[in-house]
Amino acid sequence: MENSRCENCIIRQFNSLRAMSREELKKVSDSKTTKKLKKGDPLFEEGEKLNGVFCVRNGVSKLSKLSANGKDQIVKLATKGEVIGQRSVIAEESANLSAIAVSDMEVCFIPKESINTTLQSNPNFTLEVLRHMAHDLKEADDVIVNMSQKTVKQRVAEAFIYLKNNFGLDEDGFLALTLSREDISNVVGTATESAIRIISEFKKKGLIHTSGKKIGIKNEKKLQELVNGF
Amino acid sequence: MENSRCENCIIRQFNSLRAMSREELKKVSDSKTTKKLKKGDPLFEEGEKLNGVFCVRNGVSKLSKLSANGKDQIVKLATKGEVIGQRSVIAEESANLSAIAVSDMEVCFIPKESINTTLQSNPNFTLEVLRHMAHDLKEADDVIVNMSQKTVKQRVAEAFIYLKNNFGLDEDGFLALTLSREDISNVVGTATESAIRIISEFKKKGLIHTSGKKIGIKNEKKLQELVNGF
DNA sequence: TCCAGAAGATGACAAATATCATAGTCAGGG
DNA sequence: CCCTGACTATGATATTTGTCATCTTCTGGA
Repeated sequence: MENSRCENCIIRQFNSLRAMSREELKKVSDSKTTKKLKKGDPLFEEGEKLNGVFCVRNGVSKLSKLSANGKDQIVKLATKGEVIGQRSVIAEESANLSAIAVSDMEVCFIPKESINTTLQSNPNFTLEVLRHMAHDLKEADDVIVNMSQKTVKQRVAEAFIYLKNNFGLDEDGFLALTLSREDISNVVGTATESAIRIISEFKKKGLIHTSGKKIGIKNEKKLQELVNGF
Repeated sequence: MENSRCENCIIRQFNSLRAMSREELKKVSDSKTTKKLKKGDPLFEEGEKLNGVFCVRNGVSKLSKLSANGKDQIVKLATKGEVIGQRSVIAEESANLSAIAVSDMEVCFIPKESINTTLQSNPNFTLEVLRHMAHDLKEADDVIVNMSQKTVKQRVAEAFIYLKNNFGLDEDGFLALTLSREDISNVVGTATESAIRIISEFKKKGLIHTSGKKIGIKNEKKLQELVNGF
């Protein structure tokens, strides 16, 4: 399968692996394993020690953390081209988040040895990973501010816009990534009933429309105004 | 002033600068400038382009972001030994946070050139910075979960424990870092009045005691139980 | 030392959000 | 094809949190 060689993998263009040399890439390719996951399957669970990272070829995974009250908080949705588990491997800590597939996925598992040796010898690669993490950190800061300063309604509206911008639309114009109402509430950080109620309200106001679990944005402008506080 | 040479600075032991070589450190030392700030002085403001990073020798700075509704959200408190502004310099973006002194401070300003050249040539340094950022990212994830899943009361209680663990106590047993009620509410992500009310409640329940702005923890165990949800 | 403005405190009330209950709807396996 | 369990939806209600108003208490200069 020539297509399964990292050297030829297009996904690589989107993540830090592009800073690897030809030889480094060859090593990674030789040591990696490919894995298929079904919706709902875990890549790893919170607290688990990771022996490597996952490079997403297809599908989407939610990264979430269980809170004391038994609810999951989704911290990030990772999709094609993203590398999952970097943070834990780099910090040499067990995973602080669980990763679960929210759609069928295809991922490559890269053993940490390949990563670590490259980190120690290729400053370009390390710098590239660092830049990615700097970006993630900024996003995390933004999420903190949103969580504490925006209303649930604003956060739901923002989530829909985020889903559109990051995962796009399907052929019928619905958000391509379909999340359960519970997952939506876990992204937004609210009770499932509250999220459902707000979805109903948005429907009534003509901001969105739905078909089963699928959600379509009808009036993005108004949705965005809502996010900004009218 | 031999004491102002980075090579001899003890602070360095606590941050990524320890991974620099003797020569790199010399360059940093030659290009750095020392700055004294009074409580309330800004190191930089959100949106500003940073020409370097700040290494904290003394005092504490709050890193905060202004939200749409006009409230600041404090994302992090940085103290002795921490480096501020790394993220922006590395990502080559303008600052996403404002940094303001919450106590009198002494900081060293290190121009970004010294940082960038070392990042490109010394993998150990880059890796060290990366590890720090991985740690910050984990902390940010935890904050997100706390913000969305814990009550204001729990977050206030947690803030006091955090302040004790990270900044210690003064000679009288009060929290060594004294924040205004407004700053406390901005850390916790709530209205100032709500924070004040909860402080009053904690006082009545004998969990804490106060003297002016100073806060002393009386019953850490109960405070911790409260954080964990009884 | 005194005064003005800021910060702290508290009540009354409004708004946002969670919780509990219940019913309808959907999707997949026998 | 139908049944069952999970998901969605909505009402009623309780709880939490924010807002506005008012008062008090500090605190740092003139």
